[in-house]
Amino acid sequence: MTKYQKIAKILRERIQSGDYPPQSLLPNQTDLVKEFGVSRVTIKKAIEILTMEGLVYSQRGFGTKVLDYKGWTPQDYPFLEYDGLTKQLNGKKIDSQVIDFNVQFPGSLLQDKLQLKEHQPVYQIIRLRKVDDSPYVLEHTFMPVQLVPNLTEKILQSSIYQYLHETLHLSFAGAYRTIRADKSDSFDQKYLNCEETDPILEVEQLVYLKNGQPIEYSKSRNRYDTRSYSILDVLDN
Amino acid sequence: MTKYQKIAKILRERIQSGDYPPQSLLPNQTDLVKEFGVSRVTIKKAIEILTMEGLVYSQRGFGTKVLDYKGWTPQDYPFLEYDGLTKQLNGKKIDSQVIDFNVQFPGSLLQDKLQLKEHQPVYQIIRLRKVDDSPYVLEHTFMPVQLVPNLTEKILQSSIYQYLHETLHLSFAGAYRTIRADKSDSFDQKYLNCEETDPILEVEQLVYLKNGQPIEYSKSRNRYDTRSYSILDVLDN
DNA sequence: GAGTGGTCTAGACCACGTA
DNA sequence: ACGTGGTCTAGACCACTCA
Repeated sequence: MTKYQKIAKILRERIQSGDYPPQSLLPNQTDLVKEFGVSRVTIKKAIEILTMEGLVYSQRGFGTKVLDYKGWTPQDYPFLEYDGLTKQLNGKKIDSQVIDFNVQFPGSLLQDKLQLKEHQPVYQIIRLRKVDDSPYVLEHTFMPVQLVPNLTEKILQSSIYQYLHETLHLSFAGAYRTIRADKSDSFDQKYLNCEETDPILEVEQLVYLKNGQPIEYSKSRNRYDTRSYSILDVLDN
Repeated sequence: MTKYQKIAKILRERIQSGDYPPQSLLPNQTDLVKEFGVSRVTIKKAIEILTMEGLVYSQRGFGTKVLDYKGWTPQDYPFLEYDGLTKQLNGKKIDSQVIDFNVQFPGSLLQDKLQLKEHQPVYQIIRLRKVDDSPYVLEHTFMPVQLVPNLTEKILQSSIYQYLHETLHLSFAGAYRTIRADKSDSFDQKYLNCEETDPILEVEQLVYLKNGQPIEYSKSRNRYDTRSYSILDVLDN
């Protein structure tokens, strides 16, 4: 852990404990330099982290104010959603029912999204994921076979992401997502146990590895009343 | 415009023009230092911007790779969505039909969200916004009266955000959003011209000013087939 | 004018990936 | 072993807000 991360952690704790109450100003950066015995750049970087988290806002010539976003930020940040369901809902029981699992050659859409040639096969995976035994999300996933060798149905029943991280030592750089509402189709109704008139929240995502290769293209469908999607949007100027 | 912004702009143009093609490596930071005659910290900050935009990915010991996110990034970034509709869809004709506009005292939910006391009034604004004469989004907005004096129906018919920026010189720090799917109600059906069975995409948002005060709490409802929401999620580590 | 945060420098050392 | 990007320093100057 770097110095600025440690300092950010300390400042975050002071904010959360009410040591630096909402709407108050943080000590100025030169004072923090003295307190922590580091250079000002390091302090600034720590404060930058808190800014990105939406905890403070800095203004030149004025100071750094503690914001009061009560009720919005969950305990952690939703940024890591592609760590997979398993990490998100810990404490709850998660099952995955594999509905379809096969290998195929990519059509033009998948060639484009996953940056593959037509002769490079992809896995197609359809899973129903259950939380505490009730159906939660229907996932339709494509992954390049060359990047994820030896994928088995057994792995699909637990956590793909755990396999990618712990066995293949792959790490993610980020993801693009598109969120939309849709009507439920018969597939949704069958597996998600919903009515014809129930809307669906669909999240389409393309996940990238650190080396820039796309590793997953997927669409996840949730019943409208089981999930929403939260975002913190910080403007930097 | 700062040095690192200028450099980021130049590098971005080189990437977009194909001068630095996808999957290639950027020149290393010391070479860029020589080319631009600045310190390495400045180069690094420029590259950081491109990283946040999803254009490149840097890896210690390896280099900075140009990513290939074709088809996902719109010409600009969706980050500025709270600049309002007017800016988003330029070139198209935008009307706003004011359905309701009044002032009221805030209930406990609004007191909480907008950080107000019960005696500090809020505007309630319900608008139907039309793009090229067809109904687009139904907006239900609350704003503190004290922060937005002299709001008139005439302003509501054009752009609230323009008024906030250009007349009141307020600027935004960021926003929290929650996105969900919902069933349409009779209100949606009447104004958005949709069927009973059509789902709705709802975006709930709380917009903050630079000084940390919440300026707007709103819910926007779109017909499911007229809008989706895209996000770029960059993991930093 | 006093005090704040934002930018920038020149140089150092470190952690990591690749070969 | 080498080259890469990541971190950090000490100090400087600038732009802004507020009284």
